[in-house]
Parts: sequence; C-alpha cells; structure tokens
Amino acid sequence: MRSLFHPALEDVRPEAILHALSDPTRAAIFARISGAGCVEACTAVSAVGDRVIPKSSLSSHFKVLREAGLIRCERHGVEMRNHSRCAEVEARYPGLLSAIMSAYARTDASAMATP
Amino acid sequence: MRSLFHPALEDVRPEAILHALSDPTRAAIFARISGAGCVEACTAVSAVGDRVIPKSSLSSHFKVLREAGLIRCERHGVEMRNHSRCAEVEARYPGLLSAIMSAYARTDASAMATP
DNA sequence: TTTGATAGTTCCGAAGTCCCGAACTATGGG
DNA sequence: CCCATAGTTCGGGACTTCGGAACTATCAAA
Repeated sequence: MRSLFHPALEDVRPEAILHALSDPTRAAIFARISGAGCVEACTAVSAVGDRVIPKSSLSSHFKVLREAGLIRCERHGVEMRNHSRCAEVEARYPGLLSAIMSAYARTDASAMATP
Repeated sequence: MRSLFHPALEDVRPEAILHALSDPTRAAIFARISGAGCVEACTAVSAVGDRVIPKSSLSSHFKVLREAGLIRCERHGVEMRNHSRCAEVEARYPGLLSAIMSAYARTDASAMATP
C-alpha cells in the first residue's frame, strides 16, 4: 500500500480546513479524534449520532480530513491510527480550530436542549 | 420585489458559515464588506484579485452569504447595501469569524511574499 | 408617461462534486 | 495458504456550482 499523503503545515490552506469541517459528519469525526488524542480505526467511528456511515463514505471523509491537514493517519498492522494535527494547525492559524469546534459544541448543546 | 430572507441569529448554523467562507471568493467578498462596514452594491465587488466575477455568480455568492447569516442586504433605490452581521455572529460564536478571517489574511500575506 | 440606464435575479445546460454499494487490496493470524 | 478484518477504489445516480442570456426592478430625464 502506498504511503498516505499529508500536506506540510505551510501547505495547509484555510479553505480546505473550512471545507472539511463544513460537513457536520466530518466535524464530528474530527472532534472525536481530537478528543481521544488518537482513534484506533476508521470503524471505531462507524456511526455519528444515530446515523450509520458506510465504509466507503467514512474512508473518503478521513481522506478529506487528512488532505486538509487536520489529521495524520498511520497504518498499524491491519488498522489505522488517526491523530489530530490540532496543535500544528493551532500554531499556524491561532484560534481557528477551537473557535470552530466550540461553535459546533454550542449548537449541538442547544439542539439537545430542545428535544 | 419580495423582501430578502435573513435567518434569525439563533438559526445561524456553523456548517453554513463554514461552507459560505470555504470559498475564497466569498471569503474575499465578506472581508471587503466587513472592512468597509457597508458596501454599496454587488457591482462594487465585481472583481476579486484579477478575476472578474460574472453578475450571476456574484448574485449567488451574496445569496449564500446572506442565507448563512453573515450579511444583511437591503435595497436602497436601484442598488443594494450589504452590511456585515459580524457583531451578531461574534455574540453567538465568539472568535469564529475573526479566526477565519485572520487565517485567510495570513495565507494571502504569504502568497504575496512568494511571487 | 414613455424611454433608457443601471443593478440584481432567474433560468438552464454543462461541468464538477458527493454519496454509497459492490468489488478490490492489504495485513496478520491460524 | 486461506480466512477474517480494515480500508480503498470504482462507478453511477443525485446534487451543487458556474456563467451566459434573458428577465425584473427602480430611478431619472425627456
């Protein structure tokens, strides 16, 4: 298997980050990876909320996150380890990721408050 | 002409904001509106960088920004006044817009630094 | 009031993107 | 070697985006 492409930090573009996180599913995946520090497999994130996500869609979501520079993926045996690149991105675009993730957290919370 | 739809602040969603600003053209339009406080016409923003933007595309860019809750548009005679809703959005999603806009400012600056 | 000019919107077809099932590839265990 | 598991690629249908041409709205001048 060819090794996965990861953009260098200086090639990480804001439009790619915004595009990647403008999909709530991907934002939820990224939140989970960032929260856990490291998620041990794509299939560890096989559902978001109640919605089951097909393998092929999951794979392309991870690819979008990776190519946007948001995560780093390494194969470990048969599975993938996905690390957030939060700290790096924070160095380049201060406050960006935390503002985005807390914006989502805020609406998720208000969605729960109105059942 | 029917009056234009603007979402209430509590209906403004992060994914819509990120999607609207994930297009560099729209982000540039929004930056100009925010900077000026008020841009007096769509045609006042008829080009971004060297690229001329067709009227129909401009119109739909403004529509996306408006429906995302980022700008407020009012007809004044034959033209439109476009105001940024920055302050409102800042109240709901603190730090979001400033982080996004300074992320773009940072890459625009480095793009100019490497000709 | 009619005519004209200017500012935006709508329509629609071509091009592009996204979604997901099915088939495929890669890795490790027995 | 074969199987199971984890993930990727392919392909077609649905959806989105772009931009030219035609349309509508508003105001001003004759």
